Amino acid sequence: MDKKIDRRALRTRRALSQALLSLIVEKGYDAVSVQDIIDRADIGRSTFYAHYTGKEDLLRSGFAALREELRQAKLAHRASPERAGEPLSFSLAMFEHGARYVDQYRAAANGRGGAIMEAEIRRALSELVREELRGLDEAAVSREFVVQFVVSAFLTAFDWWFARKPKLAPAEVDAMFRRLVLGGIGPLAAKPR
Amino acid sequence: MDKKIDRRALRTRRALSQALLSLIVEKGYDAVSVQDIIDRADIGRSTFYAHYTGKEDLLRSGFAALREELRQAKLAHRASPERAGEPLSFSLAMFEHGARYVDQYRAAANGRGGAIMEAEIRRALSELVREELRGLDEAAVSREFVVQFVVSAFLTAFDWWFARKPKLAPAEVDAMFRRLVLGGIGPLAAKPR
DNA sequence: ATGATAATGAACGCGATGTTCGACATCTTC
DNA sequence: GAAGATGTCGAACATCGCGTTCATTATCAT
Repeated sequence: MDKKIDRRALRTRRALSQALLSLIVEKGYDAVSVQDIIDRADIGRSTFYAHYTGKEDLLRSGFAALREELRQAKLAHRASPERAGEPLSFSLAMFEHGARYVDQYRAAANGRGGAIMEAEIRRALSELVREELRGLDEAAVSREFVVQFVVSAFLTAFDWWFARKPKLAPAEVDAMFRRLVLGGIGPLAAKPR
Repeated sequence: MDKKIDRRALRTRRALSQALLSLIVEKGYDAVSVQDIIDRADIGRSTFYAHYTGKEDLLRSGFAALREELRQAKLAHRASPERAGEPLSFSLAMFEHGARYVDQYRAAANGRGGAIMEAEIRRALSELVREELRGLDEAAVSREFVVQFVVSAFLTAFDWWFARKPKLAPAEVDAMFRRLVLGGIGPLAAKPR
């Protein structure tokens, strides 16, 4: 019975989230002021601060949705028959997901602005990967290190994709990503002669 | 004969750079205001803006030094007999370098603040790695992708090291880093039964 | 010594932040 | 449907950091 969330409050929060998101896509996170947000959302200034401590807080709150979506995308993919026991089963789904939300991710990737966004996305991905890598041999390399390694590689692939080869199909980027993460650089460099 | 740099101007720039650096270590980049900088450097406000467009500009200018130091560390290591043709010859030297400048790197790694710093460090490392990977088989995976992959992995190792296992010796972190980057995850995950 | 260049510091305009408060709207509950 | 709680409004305010201006003074190069 904790559903005591006032409809008005919901309206307000939704409007603010939405306003921020669209503004980020337009101008990038840093360039967005609180004033911009409340103007677009048509919400009073004091109301804004009654809900959030600032734009960073508002931004963060929005990522709950992303995390949920990721989790579902992963489950949906899990259910599919192929790639049953394969490691990193999430990756292709993630690249496809990314292809659909190019704009948002672009804005997030734009280094300058979104340190927070990057951190938040990283967090969401880390959860996924950590779960995925549960049955890992801990002896050689710390598990958390491996998790971060995978997430970084994924984000790198993502950035590179959008910045350099946006024409590539998700499956192609995914193939490169998997090749590097699973097999490392060794096989590539072993071409000295 | 272009050595027309006035001593006064040099003094000023040096004082500002130094002030910023020490302040970053103390409070983190974001928390540092222009006022803080000029107070510590004991430099007039207008003078500051006569030299730099803002604190970001000042910060950037400081990275020329870092890039030089990296380049030299790499050359010095190149000269050493062991590891002649080994790939990623720079990594151990870099980790050792990092161990010496813990404070600065800590401040840089602190996600929130230093998007710029991270970008700048990334740039410096990318140059190194790109050079290192010159003779790479381009067919399978785009070279620039590989470069970014390696740099990300390195930075990840760095962050993880400081945040989680600061007691580890540089050589140990380096071993983990090399293992993952060269061999990938495959070998680790291949322990299902 | 002198003309050029750099540094000073106080003052100002600007834009963004976060808070406060009284009036009004909308929900919940009995 | 009346009452009290909760949410919203909007204007006003204090505060902060930024970047610029300008007349004055110090230091440089020659």
